[in-house]
Amino acid sequence: MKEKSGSSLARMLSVLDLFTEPTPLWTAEAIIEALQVSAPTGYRYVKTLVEAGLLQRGTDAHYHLGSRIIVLDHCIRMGDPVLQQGLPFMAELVEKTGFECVISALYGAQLVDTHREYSKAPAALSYGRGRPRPLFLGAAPKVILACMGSVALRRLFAQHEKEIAAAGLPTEWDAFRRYYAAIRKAGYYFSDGELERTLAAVAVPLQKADGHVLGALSLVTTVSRMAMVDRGKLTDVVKRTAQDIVSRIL
Amino acid sequence: MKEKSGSSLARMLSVLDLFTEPTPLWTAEAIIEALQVSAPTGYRYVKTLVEAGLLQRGTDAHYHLGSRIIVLDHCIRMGDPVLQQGLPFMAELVEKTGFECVISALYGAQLVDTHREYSKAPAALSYGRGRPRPLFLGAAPKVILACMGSVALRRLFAQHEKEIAAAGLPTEWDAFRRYYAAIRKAGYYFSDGELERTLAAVAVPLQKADGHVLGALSLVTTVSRMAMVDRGKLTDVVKRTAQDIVSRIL
DNA sequence: TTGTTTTTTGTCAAAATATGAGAAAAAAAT
DNA sequence: ATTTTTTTCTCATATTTTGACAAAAAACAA
Repeated sequence: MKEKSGSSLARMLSVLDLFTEPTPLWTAEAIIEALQVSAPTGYRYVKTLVEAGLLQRGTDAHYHLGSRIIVLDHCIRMGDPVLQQGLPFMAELVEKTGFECVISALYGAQLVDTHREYSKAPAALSYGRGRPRPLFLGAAPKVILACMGSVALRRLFAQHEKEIAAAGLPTEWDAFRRYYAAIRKAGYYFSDGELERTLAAVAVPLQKADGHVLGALSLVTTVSRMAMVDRGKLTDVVKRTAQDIVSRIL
Repeated sequence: MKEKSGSSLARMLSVLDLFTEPTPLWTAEAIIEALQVSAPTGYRYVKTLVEAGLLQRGTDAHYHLGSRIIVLDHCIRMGDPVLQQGLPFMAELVEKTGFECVISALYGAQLVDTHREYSKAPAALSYGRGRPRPLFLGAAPKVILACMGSVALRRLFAQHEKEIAAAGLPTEWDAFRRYYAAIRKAGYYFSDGELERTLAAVAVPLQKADGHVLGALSLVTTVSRMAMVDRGKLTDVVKRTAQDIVSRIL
């Protein structure tokens, strides 16, 4: 974290990198120390970010992420057609199945859940909206990657060698490709304790007619509850819901 | 929107101002036009913001807000002790009352709902997490302002003359102060169709022992449903829940 | 209150780098 | 394949950022 950014702009934005879940509070002094800039510069950065609403001064000279981010997140939610159309369907799925329903999407090279609809008996998912998820573990990323073009997939393959190996996926491109091709053909993926040992999920892609994949729709529950259900029927319901959602988009 | 920011940093961040709910999609060209900068500069701003994850390139050369914002929002939610402690209590309140439960907080001079716990029969609230709310209308902001120190309140009074008048509040400082003092003394505020004609709410402050106000806890429902309940009992329940929540903080 | 320390903001010259014009490259579109 | 558009590159110039130092403001102590 000590690279000279070269660009002032990027250096200032790198202040935001400091604010993470384990360390959400930073003093001006600590920021200055972390960025290795002089005091006036550090204070200028902070001031600029505060003026933009991205940072905010809390009690006792500690800064934290600002309300602007909440507002921007709201803007994302309101502008995302998948969420706009999908929300009621998700609630319906939860109602019908008693499981939790999740929509996930690939943002850049990052997979995040964009909404979770909880059931009455939540399966205590530790991942939630906004928490970055592994790219190669779990049902949602698998169906999404499976529907990507092979150029894009190849790029991911090249950039994430280690994670792929760690996830136990094929480390040869050809086998890797075929692994995902099979998922694509099936049109769904069923994971059993893959991302978290106690949880199981079925995911299907949210795919437009032109093949472009918008995200994934998943139902999640505990491994034991999942063991009771008719997977074929469950998959059908999820698939049909995904159809309903995408058909309303655009 | 054409002020010369003076600072490159601020000017670059002003790109984010463009991305609002009605206009969530911007082309590079439009950004360049809006900021009145040269093409290379515009592309540089966008590139920097994309690299920071704040912006993202969508289909057909349109940019939109990036996933980083979702992640940062997640960070805020996880770091907010009010939410961390309050969520289960909110669910319980919804369960008990059938109404919707909201936690709101003042961020800078902006009031936003930080969480909404929906009931089975949602009252169709148009405000939601992240949507900025009026400062002088509605139950939540009123109890929050009522608990602020008089210096801070006076500053708000000076800065929002028009809104205050528009909301029908006293335009004299002394009367204004007394209006909020009364709310503070009552320890709750009941609003009936104040923010939205069909909705009613009761809000209580989330106030720490030292008097510092962390936000507001509200129950919201339709005016007609609210007409049926015993306000005294309802207020007691909300007050007690607020106590429970703040007592767990720090 | 007053004095003392710490935090934050000015001032300013030197240095860095952001900027725009124009060209070139890469993508899209035809 | 060719045209058009979008995006990046190069580079000289000038604007800004930067840090040392100083001054002011705020927090803290007595």
